[in-house]
Amino acid sequence: MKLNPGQNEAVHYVSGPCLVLAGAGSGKTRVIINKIAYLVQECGYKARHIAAVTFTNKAAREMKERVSKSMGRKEARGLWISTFHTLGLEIIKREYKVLGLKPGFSLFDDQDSLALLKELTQNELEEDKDLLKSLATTISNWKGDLVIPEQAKKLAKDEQSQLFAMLYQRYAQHMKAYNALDFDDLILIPTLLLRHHEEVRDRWQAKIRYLLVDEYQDTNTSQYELVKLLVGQRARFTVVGDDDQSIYSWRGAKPQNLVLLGEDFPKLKLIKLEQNYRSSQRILRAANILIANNPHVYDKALFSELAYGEPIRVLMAANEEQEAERVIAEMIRHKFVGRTQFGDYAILYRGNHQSRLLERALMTNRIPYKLSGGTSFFSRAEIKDMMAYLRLVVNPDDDNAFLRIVNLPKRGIGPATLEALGNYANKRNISMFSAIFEADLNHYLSPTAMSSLYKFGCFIVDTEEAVTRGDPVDAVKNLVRKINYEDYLYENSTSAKAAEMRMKNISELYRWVTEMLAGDDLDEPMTLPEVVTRLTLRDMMERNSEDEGGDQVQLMTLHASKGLEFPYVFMVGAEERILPHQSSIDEGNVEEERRLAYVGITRAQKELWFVICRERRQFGETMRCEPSRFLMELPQDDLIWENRKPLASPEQQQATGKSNIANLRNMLKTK
DNA sequence: GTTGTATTACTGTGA
DNA sequence: GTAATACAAC
Repeated sequence: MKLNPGQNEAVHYVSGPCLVLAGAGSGKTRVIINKIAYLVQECGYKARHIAAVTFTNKAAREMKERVSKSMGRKEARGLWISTFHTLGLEIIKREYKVLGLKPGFSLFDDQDSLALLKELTQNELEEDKDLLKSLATTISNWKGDLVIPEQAKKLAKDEQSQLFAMLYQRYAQHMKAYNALDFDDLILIPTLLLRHHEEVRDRWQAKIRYLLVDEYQDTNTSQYELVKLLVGQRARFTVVGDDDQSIYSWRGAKPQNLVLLGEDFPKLKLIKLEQNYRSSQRILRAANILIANNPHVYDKALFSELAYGEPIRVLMAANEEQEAERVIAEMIRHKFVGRTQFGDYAILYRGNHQSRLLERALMTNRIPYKLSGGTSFFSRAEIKDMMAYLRLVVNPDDDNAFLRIVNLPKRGIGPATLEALGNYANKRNISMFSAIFEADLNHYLSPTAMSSLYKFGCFIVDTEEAVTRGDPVDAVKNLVRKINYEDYLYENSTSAKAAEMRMKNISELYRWVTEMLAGDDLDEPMTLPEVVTRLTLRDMMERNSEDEGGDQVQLMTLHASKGLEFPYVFMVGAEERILPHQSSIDEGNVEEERRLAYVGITRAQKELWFVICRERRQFGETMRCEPSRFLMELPQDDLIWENRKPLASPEQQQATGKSNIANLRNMLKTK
C-alpha cells in the first residue's frame, strides 16, 4: 500500500523537529515504521542510533515486529524500540553507578508501593484507605512533575500537603533502603540524571540520534522533559499524537505537551493526517460531531472514503443482566445474518467490573471470548508469591517481598516473630532479611523462631548461589519444588480444579522466565535480575495474548481498546454516571470522558452499537439510569433507538431476551 | 504464638 | 472473586 501525501511528508521530513497530528485510524503506526526504515536505509542512520518510544509493551512489540518485517531483521537489529518505562530502566541499568544504586534493585508495582506506604503511615493516617490512596496519587503526581521531596516540602501550603510531603520523603528514604524503585522512578531518575549530569547527557544524546515518540499526547511532564533532554539542541525527532485521544490525564498525562512542543521548538514542523482508513463514513461523522463539543488547539477534519455504512444502533435493556443478554442476542443474530466470526466483535465498557456479567452471559451461551486487562495475570496471588520469591533471591533487601513469602507456605513464622524481627532491623537500619543472620538477634526471639528464620534465610541464600553459580533455569525450577508450593496450593484452594489452574499459571510464569533467560530472535538472553524487573513491567503479558489467535469475542475497557480496531463494536453502559463516569462529572472533567467515548466509537470499522440500561444496581441500591449525554450529542439521523419509549417490563424483556438466543442457537444448529 | 475458619466490603481507567 | 479482618482452636 502506498503512502498518502500527508503520510509521505511525515516520513520524509527528517531535518528537524516534527509533530504528526494523527487522527484515529489514519495510519500513524505505518508512518513510524516507514520512517524508521527511511532513516536507516536512506539517511544513513545506524539502527542503534534510533529510538522509538511507545506507552504499552504491546505497541512496542508490535512495532518491533513490523519494523523487522519491513526492513529485515538484520537491519532492524540494535533499534531501541520500547516503552518509556523500559527505556528509563535501560538508562538506569547502564548508569546505576552514577546513581549510587546497588545492582539487582527491585521494581515495586503500585500494590507494593501502597503496602509500603501503609506500613509507613500507620501513625499519621490511621488506616484511612482513601487518604492512603490519595497520598499514593499525590506522590505519583509529584514524581511525574519532577518534584523531589525537598521541593514538595517547600511547595506545600496547607497542612495536608505538608504531611504528604513529609511522608513522600519518608517513602523515598525507605525505597532507597529497600534498594527498590517504583514505576514513576523509571522516568524520574533518568530525567534528573540527564538534567544534572552533562557528561551523561552528552553520552546519551550521542547514543540516541533520532527519537520517535508514539501517543505523544499521553506524555507527562517528566516524560516530555526526558524527550527534550534526549534530543538536545539537534532536536531530531518525530512525535505522533492526537489530542482527541488523550484519555490518561488521571495518571498525569499532559496533553498540553502538544502545545508546549510548538513553544519549545519554534521550528517545529506540523503535519496532519486526516484520512481515516478504518471506519465507515457514518461512524466517522458521528465521532467528529461528538468530539466537536470539545475545545481544540489544532483543528482536525477527519474524513473517510469508505462506504457510508449502517446506522448506529442504540439497544435498551431493563437492567444490567439483560444488557448482557441483549448484547449477546444481537451479536448472535448479526453473526448469523452477516456470516461473520466471533473474532470480529468487541464489547467495550467503562470499568473492569462491568465485564463480570458479560463474561457470565458469554459463558452460558458457550461463546468463546477473550478478556483483556482486568485482574491481570500479574496480580494473581500465586504469581505475586512466585515473583516475591524471585525478587527476594535477586534483592534480599526487598522487605516487601520478604514479608510476603517468609511464611508462605507456613514455616511457623507468625506476626509476633516478624514484628520482633522488624523492630530489630529498624533499629539497626538493615533489611529484615539481613537481620536474620545477625548474631545478637537471639536476645529478642525464641530459639524455635530463630531456627525457622535461619532455615528460611539459608534457603534463599542457597538459591541465590545456585542462580549465580549454576544454571539459573534449574535453580528456578528447584525453587518451586523445594518450597512445596504445589502442596500448599492443593491444601489452600477451594477446589482441586482451582489449584490446578493456579499451578498452570505458575508453569506459565516459569515458561516465560525460562524463555527470557534463554532469549530469542527478537530479544537477547537476560539475567535473572533483568527477567524479574521486566516481568514486573508486564513485558511478557501481551506476547502471550498474541498467540491466542482463536475466534473469540474481544472484551476490554475503553482505555484498553485504544490503538485497536474491530469490525463490529458494542459499547455497553452508555449512560450518565458511567460514561461520563460520576467521578469525572464531579471533577468537571467530562471532556476526557468525551474523548473516551470518541476512542470507543472510532474503534469500529463497520458497525457500532450502544447499549443502555433503564436501571442498574449499584451499592446494593437500584438506580434509574439516563442515556449518556454523549448519545444526545451524536447526529440523531445516524442513530436508530430501539424501543425508545415503551420499555417492556423486566419479566417480558427477560422472556424475549432468552428465547431470542435460544431460537438463534437452534437456527445455527440446523444450518 | 501460630493456624484455621467465617465474615465483611469492595470494584475509574493502567505502565 | 479477593483481601482484609476478627475470633476461636491448636
